[in-house]
Amino acid sequence: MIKKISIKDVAKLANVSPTTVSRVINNSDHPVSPETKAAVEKAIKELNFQPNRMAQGLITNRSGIIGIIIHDISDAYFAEIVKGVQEVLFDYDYIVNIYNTYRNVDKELRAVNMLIANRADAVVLTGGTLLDSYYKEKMQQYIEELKSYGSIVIGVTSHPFAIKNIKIGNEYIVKTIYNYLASKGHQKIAYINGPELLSTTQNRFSGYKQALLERKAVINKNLIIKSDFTFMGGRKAALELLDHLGEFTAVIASNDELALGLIWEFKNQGIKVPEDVSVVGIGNNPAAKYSYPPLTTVALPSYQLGVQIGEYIKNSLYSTKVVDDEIEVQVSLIERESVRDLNR
Amino acid sequence: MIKKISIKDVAKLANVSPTTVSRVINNSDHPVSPETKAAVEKAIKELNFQPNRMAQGLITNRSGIIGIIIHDISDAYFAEIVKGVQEVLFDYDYIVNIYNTYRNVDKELRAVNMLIANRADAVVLTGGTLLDSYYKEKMQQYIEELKSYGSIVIGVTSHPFAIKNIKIGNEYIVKTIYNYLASKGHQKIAYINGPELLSTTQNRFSGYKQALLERKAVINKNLIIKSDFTFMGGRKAALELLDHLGEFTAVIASNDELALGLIWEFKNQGIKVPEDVSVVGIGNNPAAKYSYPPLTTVALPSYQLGVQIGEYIKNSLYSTKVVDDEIEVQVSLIERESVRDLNR
DNA sequence: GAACTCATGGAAAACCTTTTCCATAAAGAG
DNA sequence: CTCTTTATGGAAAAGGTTTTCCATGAGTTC
Repeated sequence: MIKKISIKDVAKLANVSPTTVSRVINNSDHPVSPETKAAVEKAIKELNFQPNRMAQGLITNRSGIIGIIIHDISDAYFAEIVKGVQEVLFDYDYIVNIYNTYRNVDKELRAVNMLIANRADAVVLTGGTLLDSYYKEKMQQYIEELKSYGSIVIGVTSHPFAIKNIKIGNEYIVKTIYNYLASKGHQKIAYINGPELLSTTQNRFSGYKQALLERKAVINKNLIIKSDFTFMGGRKAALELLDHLGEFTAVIASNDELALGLIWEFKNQGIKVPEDVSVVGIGNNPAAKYSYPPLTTVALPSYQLGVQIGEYIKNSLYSTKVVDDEIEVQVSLIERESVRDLNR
Repeated sequence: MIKKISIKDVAKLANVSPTTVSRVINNSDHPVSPETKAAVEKAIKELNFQPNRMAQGLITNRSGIIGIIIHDISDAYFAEIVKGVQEVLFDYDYIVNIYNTYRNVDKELRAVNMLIANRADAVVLTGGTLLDSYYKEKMQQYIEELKSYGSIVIGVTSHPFAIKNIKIGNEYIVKTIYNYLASKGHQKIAYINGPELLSTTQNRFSGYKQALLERKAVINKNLIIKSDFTFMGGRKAALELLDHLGEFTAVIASNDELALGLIWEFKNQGIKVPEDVSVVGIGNNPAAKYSYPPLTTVALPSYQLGVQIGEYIKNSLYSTKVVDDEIEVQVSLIERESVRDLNR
């Protein structure tokens, strides 16, 4: 019932050996006469033969599988990375498979484990490290495992274990925003933090603190809200901020969902953005431009990042040339209408 | 340099045969004494052994790979489907890999081809058929191929070739919207169409026409705008509609991006939503609730759909029980604030 | 105590490729 | 004319599993 056409069938039909068939499939260096080649190709077409990747992989030690671990594919940031990676690698016959882990330690670990079993050629870890200590240790071990099988491992935002690390300057982003707001005359700036156990959160927050330090501003603890990167989190944060209305003129949300929630709830409470309070997010979420007012935010060039990761993988796996270990990624502030210029 | 631990190494360490190791790995029916089992497990742990999936697949005829072909992972509708599928199948050690084809014929075909080479256990075709005739013929052939290798093929919105078809009642959705608007007193309703070569587009539009027919309304060609499922497309459509302002009180956009663009541009032109014109979308895009006003739309239960697809695949592949061939998916209208009630 | 059955384990073939090594014949070199 | 290359092709091993079939010994049954 199940069709099984193998290289042998092709060989038989073309009246050659499997070896020869393999040679034409792989465009081998070993010479094959034009006639035999044509015969083989004809047979392949006739039988609709597709070499079995598993058998190939078994012997070449290449699975053709690229794993990419993300928190949530619904998040445009991750979706764009995946697209970039996939776009590039598609042309080289790699299949990219994704794991939504929702920042869950067990899922993350299990995903890597599956990737080991599948002998993935490369795995990309996005979304920042989870700072759980059990996770860290275990992940460390798995990644060693992965590497020892010959996989290349890439960490997107400073995964400490990865072979290659791509840094999006999270501190830099927040400092940029802070300075931008300062240039618009804002002195007192609130900050909405992300989920605690995430390196991204820590790095962004550290950028906020650095900015305060550089401008010799005083820290007002009332203006630092713990939250969780969600729209609802943003709404709650807005409510918390309500008690301290006079104490700030602007707020930096550590991602766009948060910022969108903030704007929503402020509007809901009769507080006007940007007239009463300015809001800036991070991420350039697609929804950011549909909001009212359109959200000023920082674009993480995630698609481009994905493409670069893809290129890096391709080069490492496909060619022998030494690949540049630096990936530069440009971050840009997108001015829309959620910030008021206090200088005017 | 590259680590290669095989079942043989485990066997040697545990002082048993590879056969026995295989038996404990796979929890075989063939009895293994508790002591040997323990010994094997100890050896596995000690060597950090992970059975090679490719070797396994070669012999079991199962790759453990699920392919899912989508137009664009950045589109929340697809992202949610993928999540659902992945969520379910993750627990059964399947890896799901995605292909963004951007509705491109060649990419779509190439993707299926790669899935054949990888001997995918199942492939899911989302996003509606492309109505290109070359595509149709070629795809037909590929799918036959796929099936003949034992893959199961699932089409989400009436892919004519798939083994199983899951229909989201696209006609029904639009009729529901139409009737909803009618119940709010709207008589003249414009319609923004999607990209032409897509079955989804055709089905939704057919729903619009049916609704008109049922209500014995006259078709006003000025109110039917060709567009393309994008935000910019929605903006352009709004502009086109500007010339016929008196002729309609509401507009149905065939997806949310379109609706969001519509609202944006109407606002831009000083036309108030919903005071001057009501807008309804389809899809419940995450951005829909951040818009101003929040968009009334129809939720396609895409995550749930994904879960069901996942379940179906799991059941077909994993168990022997016959699986129900009907998948019911519930569609619901989400009332927000973009529709005005003319009865009051 | 003979004949079965059952629990446990191993040997070897099979899955489908690629790769290494060898074979043959024709062509070129001297 | 012999020796060496070169072009072309095949045989067989290897890769890491699972599976089929067989072997052994102990326990049961009469």
